[in-house]
Amino acid sequence: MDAKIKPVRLADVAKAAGVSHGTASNVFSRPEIVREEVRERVRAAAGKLGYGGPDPKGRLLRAGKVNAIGVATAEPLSYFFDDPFARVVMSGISEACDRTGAGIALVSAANEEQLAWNIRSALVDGFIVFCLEGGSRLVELTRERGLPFVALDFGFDDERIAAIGVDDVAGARRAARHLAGLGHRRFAILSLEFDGGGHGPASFERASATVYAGTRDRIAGYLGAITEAGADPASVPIYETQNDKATTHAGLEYFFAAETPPTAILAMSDKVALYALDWLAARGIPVPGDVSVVGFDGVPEGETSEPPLTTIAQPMAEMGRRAVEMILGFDGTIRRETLDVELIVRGSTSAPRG
Amino acid sequence: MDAKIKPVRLADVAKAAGVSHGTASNVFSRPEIVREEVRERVRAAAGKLGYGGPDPKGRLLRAGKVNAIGVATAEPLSYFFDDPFARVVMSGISEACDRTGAGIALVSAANEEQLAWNIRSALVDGFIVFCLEGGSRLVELTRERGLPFVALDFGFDDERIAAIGVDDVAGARRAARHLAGLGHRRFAILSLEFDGGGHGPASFERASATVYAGTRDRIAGYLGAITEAGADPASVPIYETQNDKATTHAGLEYFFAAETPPTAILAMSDKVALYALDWLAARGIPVPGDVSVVGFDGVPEGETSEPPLTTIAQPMAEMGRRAVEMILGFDGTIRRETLDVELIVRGSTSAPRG
DNA sequence: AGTAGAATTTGAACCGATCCAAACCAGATG
DNA sequence: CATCTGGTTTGGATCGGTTCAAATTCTACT
Repeated sequence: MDAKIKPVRLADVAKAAGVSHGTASNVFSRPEIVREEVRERVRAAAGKLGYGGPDPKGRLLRAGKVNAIGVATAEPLSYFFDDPFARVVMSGISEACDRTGAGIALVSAANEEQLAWNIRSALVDGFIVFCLEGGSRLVELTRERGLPFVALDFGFDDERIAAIGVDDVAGARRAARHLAGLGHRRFAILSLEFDGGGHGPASFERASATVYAGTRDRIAGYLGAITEAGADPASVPIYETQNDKATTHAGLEYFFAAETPPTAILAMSDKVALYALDWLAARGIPVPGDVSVVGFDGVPEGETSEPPLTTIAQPMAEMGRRAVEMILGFDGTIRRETLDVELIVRGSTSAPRG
Repeated sequence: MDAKIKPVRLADVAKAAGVSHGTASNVFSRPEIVREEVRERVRAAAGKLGYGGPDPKGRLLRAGKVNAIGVATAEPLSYFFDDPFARVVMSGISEACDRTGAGIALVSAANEEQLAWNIRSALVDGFIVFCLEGGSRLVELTRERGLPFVALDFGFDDERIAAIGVDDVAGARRAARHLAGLGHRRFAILSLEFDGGGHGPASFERASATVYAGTRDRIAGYLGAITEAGADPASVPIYETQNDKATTHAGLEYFFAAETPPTAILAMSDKVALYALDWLAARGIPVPGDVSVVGFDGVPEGETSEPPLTTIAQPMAEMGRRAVEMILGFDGTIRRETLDVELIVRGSTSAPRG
């Protein structure tokens, strides 16, 4: 009963049963074409040798298809289970995979080198890439692999990259218009990263020169609507966060240290918006009484926050579903799908005081 | 630029570069042993042909190791992202995988047949099996595969199956003792499934004859402590739920239709406990004023529920981590690890009124 | 120049299956 | 008895790489 090496191959079973490996193979993959007597003999031999069926490693090479799609990110693997946005998208991906019988392979790594190796050696038929922030390297690696792949969220303008996302400009504009419509004129923007790694207050010029397309477009949308409303876009404070608690709180410290703090906060993700809500609550600043907050994404946590978060909802699950369909039904043409966002008004926004 | 067939193999590159495939292979896997001039030549040829590096499908066969661990469940794939218990365990698994550079392959399927196929053809080095309810078939399939595997949660008594779980008897006992210690004497149990597919009120005898080891042990623990406290275990109403909202609510309807409804509810999962909290709130029954509720698992949602949930916390992330270590460090011996649970007292329990 | 020793390169074997054309075999038909 | 037919079985080719012993080419030194 000790741990032995036990390389039982199909060929061993065939020999033991006294048939050719071709026949042995058929017993497992197309049993109906093998004469019953022989079939049983082979099965018996397999049983005796402890053969657990054809090793997929072998089949794979011949079949070509792995029947699994890879989902890649530059974040740690736990991102898929911890991040609310990722989770909802993954739900959509799961659903589509379940429907088609495909498996999901999660690909990530602690460091850049490992990531490269993992992407290169992942056994998948295609990739869905979460290229939220700083995904350029990731997209590069994935494309090198030569398999069909789709980027979620338009991190890039590159038309040669298939992608599924939303119209960030329109979404952001809708958020800002909602606030402007309520009467707000003093805005502040909690931005996502401009180009990777940075954080801190940003000038109007710096913000306008953002590299990441998603961030850039949202800023453009916000400022566009603000201009429409007659406010001066150049006077809107912008703070670059890293989509985490620390930098979000730092951003709020920055905003509220000003003489005339904002009455309306435009957060580029619900995560940031929720951290903002925490900070405001801790400071005793009433929301939406003194300050209105609107997020971006539409994660479930926004429904139950205190107050519930007004936000621009992306069809996250739908994005996941479409991505899978795009990979599985890849026909050689790269497409970029833009889905609609929706303004969901909840309790975190109202007319400004006075 | 149209979609062409493009099977560029290493051999093609080798030929184009005028070297043997052995050398071509080395250029990619051990570049340092190839003379620079040759290396560049091969790389150039690869570039020209659009070769994206060695196909892992080929390497795999020789290498043997896939460098990924499979996580299997009989639920739909979205279970991994939606279920709070699963998510925390997956976080632990992710962490351990990140540390060792392994990938994660999620395996599941809509129907039994697909599941069997998927388990049999998953490209993994080992399996972690979520065999919560009705996992016997799943465990059977997995074992047939002949790879190392670990069951999470002792769904079975079978000593030949490696498993990681908690002492359900002790955990349940601790929950019931906590309530008894507060003075409760009228208990009710919201149970998980007894043997698969069933739900509804259950007699003492039926409940004691539960097939699923986890459920059985928790019932034993609850009733043991209840007996200790001097209450009659045979008079404790037990309702078998399917760990979902509908059956949980049905169970509560059942309990509260009785002349003397319980003052203490023992829920076998936090999920059920949280559904119970919802139901009680909707009925205007104060918790913990009129009724105390204690859950089992320790999911994050229990911290923020209204009221926060008293529960028996399992070290979920730790279970995930250990499972990965067990697979990766498999030495041929099967082990069953029992981890400690912890009673976390929060706001959903207090002394009974009067 | 001659040669041992190091550095490279080659080519065949192998990994574990599936696939398929050809061979085989038994019974039916002419 | 030869031929045809349909169901089975066989064995070689193939999938796309890695590996390693042997062959070849370089280097350095006497």
